[in-house]
Amino acid sequence: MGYNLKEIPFFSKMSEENIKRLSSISFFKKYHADELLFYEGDEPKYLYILLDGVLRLYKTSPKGQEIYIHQFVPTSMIGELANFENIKFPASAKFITSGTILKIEYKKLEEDFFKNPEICMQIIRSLTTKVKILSNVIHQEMILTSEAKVAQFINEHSELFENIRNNQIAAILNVSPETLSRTLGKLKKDGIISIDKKHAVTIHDTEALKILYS
Amino acid sequence: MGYNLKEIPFFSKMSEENIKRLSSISFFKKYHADELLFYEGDEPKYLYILLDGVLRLYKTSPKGQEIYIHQFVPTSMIGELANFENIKFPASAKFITSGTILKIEYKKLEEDFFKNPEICMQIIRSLTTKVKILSNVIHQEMILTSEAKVAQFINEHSELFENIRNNQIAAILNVSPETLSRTLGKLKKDGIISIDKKHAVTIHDTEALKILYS
DNA sequence: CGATACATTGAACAAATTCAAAGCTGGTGG
DNA sequence: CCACCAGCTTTGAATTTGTTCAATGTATCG
Repeated sequence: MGYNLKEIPFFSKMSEENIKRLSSISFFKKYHADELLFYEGDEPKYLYILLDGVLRLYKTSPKGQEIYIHQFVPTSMIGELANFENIKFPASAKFITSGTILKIEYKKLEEDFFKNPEICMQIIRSLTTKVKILSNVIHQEMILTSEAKVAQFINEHSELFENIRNNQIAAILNVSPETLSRTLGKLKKDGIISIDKKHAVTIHDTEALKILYS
Repeated sequence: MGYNLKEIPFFSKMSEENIKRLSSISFFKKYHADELLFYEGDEPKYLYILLDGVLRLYKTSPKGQEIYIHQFVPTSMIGELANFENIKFPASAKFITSGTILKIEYKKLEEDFFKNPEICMQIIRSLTTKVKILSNVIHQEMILTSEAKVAQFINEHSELFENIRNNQIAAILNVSPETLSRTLGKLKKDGIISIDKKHAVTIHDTEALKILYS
């Protein structure tokens, strides 16, 4: 498969013996773009380590629209909460690109490894990251207006405009393409940004953008 | 003060020696109702253990309104994220009732106790709880409509109506009192619930309520 | 009992989505 | 190479969901 447990940052400090045990309760699996890793409401069975690819976490509204939560990049631990608490997954996850996952049988991991302080620290780190992610989602969705979200996104990820369409940016920001279009229009009209033929953004007034979201 | 570190569930299994060390880097403090424990944007210094009272976590919108996140009851660990990541508090916390907090100097805790598996497990448990809380907040605020929020609240906390005013329930649900009033009115009209003189709710049709939020 | 806070109701307002139509664009096959 | 067309983007209008405002009615607690 080309992957080795020793090379995974989470387990790099692990003893040979533990690596062997870990390899006996886990396996690698490849996924292609658009493939689902798990669906909101699924029962958890594996702890996932994302080794390659981009994985999008999202919820589905009653009307069927995807609500973007986060995109994970390697190396990330995924699914601790649902496994830990033995609750159904509160969100869905699908691959945006092709990718690779290490699937670890959670029950056995729990039996064998939870006394291992190194593993505990990794789990703490991963949980901390999640709390931060969710805390940010709450801030963005409950505190910021659409304009504020767009302004923040431009300041923090302006380079992405060259690579992805407004379409996808709107999905990431959880606003409609129309709202994004109108907001970008307004920012251009106000001389705060401009967008060239290649869809690259130039920021003329970083401070003005910052004011919009702080 | 009437409090003893040994009696705090988080530390009940700790050795005498560690308890002594812990007591040297921590102290108890009483708070009265409405007092702030920390404010959004504050730099963290202490890890907090809520021993008594009800503590409300909330964010403040640009327009100055409080957005309810959660209410903690004893015994809860509070502030791990901000301390761990050394970031400013992403929300504010104030006491709803009077209460007591154990304040632990975080830096020293980190030095001394992070190798202690028992402490690690407590931190993991606390972080897991937080992820669940935030995950629920996201579900409630981004997925559910006002009606759905009210329906869920009634099914899960109908007993609270006898004790607190619609006013406060609206604040907990992050809806305006007017919206709550109108929604309750609708549910009464539809014969799903009724509310008596004592402000106690009777549910006539649990299933109808459930459908509204699932 | 009376003042003050809380609840209810209707109307106006706000923010963003949805719908619809028209204008662009950029990747593909000829 | 370029013409085409499906999929974006843009724009305006209508709609939706809930808040805010205002007025009136009703509890509640010294």
